[in-house]
Amino acid sequence: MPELPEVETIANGVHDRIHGRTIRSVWTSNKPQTFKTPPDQIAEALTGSRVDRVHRVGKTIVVDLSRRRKTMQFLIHLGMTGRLLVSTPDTPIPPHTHAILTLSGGSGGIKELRFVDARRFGRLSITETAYEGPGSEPLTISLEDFIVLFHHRKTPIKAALLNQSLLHGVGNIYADESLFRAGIRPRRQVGRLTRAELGRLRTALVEVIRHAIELGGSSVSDYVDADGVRGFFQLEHRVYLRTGEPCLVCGTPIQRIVIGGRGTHFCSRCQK
DNA sequence: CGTCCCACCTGATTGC
DNA sequence: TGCAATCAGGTGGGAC
Repeated sequence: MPELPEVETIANGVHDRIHGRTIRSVWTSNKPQTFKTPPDQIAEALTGSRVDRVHRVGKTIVVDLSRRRKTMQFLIHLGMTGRLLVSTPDTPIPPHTHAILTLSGGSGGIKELRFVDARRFGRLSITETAYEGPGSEPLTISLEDFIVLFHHRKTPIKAALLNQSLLHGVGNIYADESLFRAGIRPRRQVGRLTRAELGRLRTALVEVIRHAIELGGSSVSDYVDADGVRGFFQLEHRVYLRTGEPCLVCGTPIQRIVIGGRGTHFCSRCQK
């Protein structure tokens, strides 16, 4: 999936294109797995609602809606391959499209917000209470809270970074990239990391995420932002998907191992 | 409860 | 060329 930087890029792009518009009609596919809230309830909640704001919480895109003084949120989790496209109605509908919202009210005529998801790991839902997400935001958590979060855990640090109930928004790319930049091996037990190492990790994580947001995220395969334009952070990857290639710092071949079922890339010389 | 592992899907790429 | 194996940015649930 798009991780935090990609989701932020997409949410901002969609906000710019559709905020202030009103949803006139909704079409959904009949694939039940996609809909955490049943599709007819989603359609009922969206139809006639105005889009006040599109933002993100963790890896979830949150669409703030209002209708007759009542507020709701439309939650979009992109899974691994989910895409959110703003199109004109005459644009051909891509395969694996699962929801189409028809929007009126802005300049440039009728627009459609389309949710497309080949692997169907994405999820759509409606909530009436403000969505907060399961964990802490990596960009704003304090150093002390960051240290407390990982206190006394036994899992490898890589697995802990991917655990969304601790930090939300970090995925496989930015876990590997931040561990490389902090010089920490992905298998290290979290509880055994020093305060200094956790401090380096937090700094590296914030830097790598901020830098990725500036570049519009990473687009390795099928992530595309709301404009259909790709991000450029993949050019900055130092270990992710570079198995066997020389480390950009020391030349040692990058290794790939599996932690928690996820491919994990690191430099055995630069990371201790 | 914490941790591990697999299932959920399709598509691109690699290797025989 | 064809076909099978492997890999992919994520999560949730069951087993232990």
